[in-house]
Amino acid sequence: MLKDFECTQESYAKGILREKGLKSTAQRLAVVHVLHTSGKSLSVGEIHDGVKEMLGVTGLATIYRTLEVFEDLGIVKRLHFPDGGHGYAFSQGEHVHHMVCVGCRVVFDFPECPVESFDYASVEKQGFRVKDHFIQLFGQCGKCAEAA
Amino acid sequence: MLKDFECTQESYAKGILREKGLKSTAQRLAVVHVLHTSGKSLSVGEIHDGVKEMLGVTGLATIYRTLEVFEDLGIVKRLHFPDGGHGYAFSQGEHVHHMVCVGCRVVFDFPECPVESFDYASVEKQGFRVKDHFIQLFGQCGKCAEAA
DNA sequence: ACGTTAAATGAGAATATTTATCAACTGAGC
DNA sequence: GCTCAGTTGATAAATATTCTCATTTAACGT
Repeated sequence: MLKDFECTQESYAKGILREKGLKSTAQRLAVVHVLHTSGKSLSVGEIHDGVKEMLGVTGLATIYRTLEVFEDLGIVKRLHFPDGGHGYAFSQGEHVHHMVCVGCRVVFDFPECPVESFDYASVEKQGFRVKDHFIQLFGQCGKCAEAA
Repeated sequence: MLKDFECTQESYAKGILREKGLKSTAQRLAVVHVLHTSGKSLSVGEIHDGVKEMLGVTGLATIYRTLEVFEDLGIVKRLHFPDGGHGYAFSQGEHVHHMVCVGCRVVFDFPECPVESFDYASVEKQGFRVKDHFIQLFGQCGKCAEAA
């Protein structure tokens, strides 16, 4: 099942799911496929539509549940937009940041971490201990730059 | 009106509002006061409660509208949490990043920008032009560290 | 102070988004 | 193939957010 869509990214997801004792269902693999092939950040509704196109009837709740699981596993990242909306993007690997085109929401990976070598002294002086961070870059991709 | 709560932060907000031809209403100043005095990131509901405590009856829609205006003006920042929730924090000045305690949601300002001197070559090579960024640090404040 | 006017508010309906429930179904290992 | 825990679909329920419009009010000029 889903043989036609088999690819590195789905194997990657399968591996992580198995590792955690979770099932590789058609719905979950379809979410990976939709997100990865789009190369963009998609809304829950868009993901739902994409999955339905692949599998036929699919419950919306399943999409929400899958995205939650995948976020915990680091397979997808939730991205936030300046307009207040949010979406999900495929994300292979734990510590990758993303850059999103505000025009078409295309996502580029950003493996180097800008804060890795950053000195937190100014906040840690106040008794704070930094444990994690969220970074997202906004910009314009080549295509959207031309169109404008 | 609201004389008792007059403070630097409210004058700051008033100034920006006047500059833009917007009104300094009791509701708007109350939002500033609630957010600033709490020193934390608050949910829309918490802000609504705080404002009602100050002014009595206040429409929830007004809180949403105020937060939208304030975000555009840079008076508040919308923060996102690992659990998927979000909140708003007072933010004086355009380019300030924030660090949030995941325990109590206390917010510390973080004026130095970790990406300011960062080299975007790796993504700009792909035709991308970086225009903005969103950075948020997570951690534990002194109090929450003790409690744990 | 007073009047004028555009901006803002409150109330609640209307939408949109997300979560919860539970019986039926299915992938993974034996 | 059989079994069982994990997963799904359908839909209700709960949350969250936006919209509408009559009424109110801050800001400004006089």
